[in-house]
Amino acid sequence: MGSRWGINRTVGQIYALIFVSPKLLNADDIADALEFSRSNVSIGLKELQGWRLVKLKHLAGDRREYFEAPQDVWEIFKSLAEEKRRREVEPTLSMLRAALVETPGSEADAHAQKRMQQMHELIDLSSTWFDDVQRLSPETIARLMRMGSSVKTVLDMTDKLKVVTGRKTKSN
Amino acid sequence: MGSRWGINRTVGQIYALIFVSPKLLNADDIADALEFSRSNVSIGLKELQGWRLVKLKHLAGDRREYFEAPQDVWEIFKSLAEEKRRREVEPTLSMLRAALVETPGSEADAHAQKRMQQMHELIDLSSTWFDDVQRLSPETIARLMRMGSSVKTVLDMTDKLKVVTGRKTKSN
DNA sequence: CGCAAGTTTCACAGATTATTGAAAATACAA
DNA sequence: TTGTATTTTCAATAATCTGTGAAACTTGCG
Repeated sequence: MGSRWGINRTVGQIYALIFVSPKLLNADDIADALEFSRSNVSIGLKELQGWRLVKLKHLAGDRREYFEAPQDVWEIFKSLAEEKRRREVEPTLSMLRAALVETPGSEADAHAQKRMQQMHELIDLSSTWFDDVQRLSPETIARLMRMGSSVKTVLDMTDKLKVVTGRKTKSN
Repeated sequence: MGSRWGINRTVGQIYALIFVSPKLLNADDIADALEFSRSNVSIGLKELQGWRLVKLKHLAGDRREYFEAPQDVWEIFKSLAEEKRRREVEPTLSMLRAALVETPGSEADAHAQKRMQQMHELIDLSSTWFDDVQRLSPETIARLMRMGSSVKTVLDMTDKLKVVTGRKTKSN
């Protein structure tokens, strides 16, 4: 599963193990359980820390490092999304922006810029939106999601209210 | 950029070219422009068709196959998301479900199931939600996105209305 | 300080994946 | 049908990515 999230198979297995394990694990536990070399586990754990998917804990009277996954799955989802944004989305946006400030040398260039502009808008809007939504409480998000496409009804309703009270909507 | 979307570099380059190109392209144009072998281009185009990211067109009086990208970037985003769901998300959910019907053989197994259950819920909710939202018009989606975290205010507002009118909310 | 438990780095071997050219298949027009 | 333009397949090769063990490094303790 993880292989499509920029995380390789080994790292995915390590994470899965930590995720389902009822207790804290140290690197040797993991190497043992999955029959990976100790160094492989070390690299994998480093990477998971880079993605902020595991938390490092120290146990009293034990020098080894123990790992656990956040208890809240939303937390996990957010970390993943945030890191993905930082590592992939932002660089993509920067590249697009760089291409957009160039002076087009031809009709074809101008067209390419128009297309890249559209793509930039879409990605930028999505990522800003995600950022915003992330700040809502898990309950609000869950509620929003369970509403599904009926949000539209709510939006329409509020529009009518705004018309009645004479307020102008920010979004149109 | 595409390398993290389950699409390899070559395929990404081919797509980018088609995406920015002002005119329809045939396989030879692409092989020429990117200096890939003709067969490599053929494989790449096949894959892009599999993702429904390119449209095949025939030009009158020309036997060759021409390709173009959908004009609407939302369209592109949707195809990508839909295919990703079909190929990766659904199989993941099935595996999780399969693991959840097993009878746990130990405390640890029971705990693992609890964790997998949480993960299943999250993924299932997200993907159902995405499905729903996808059916909204691009304008509604864009509007929703531009609202960002202020949707919460709208939700709260409608809650109040429902309390006043005595209706029960589906979401709580 | 020196030792030992623990962690990380790194060059290499092995595995996987991508790319190619040539040959085969397909589609169409005469 | 045959001939030709085009696309696809396939087996070999090239490039890339992964995993390992040994050695180097760090850290905390006596």
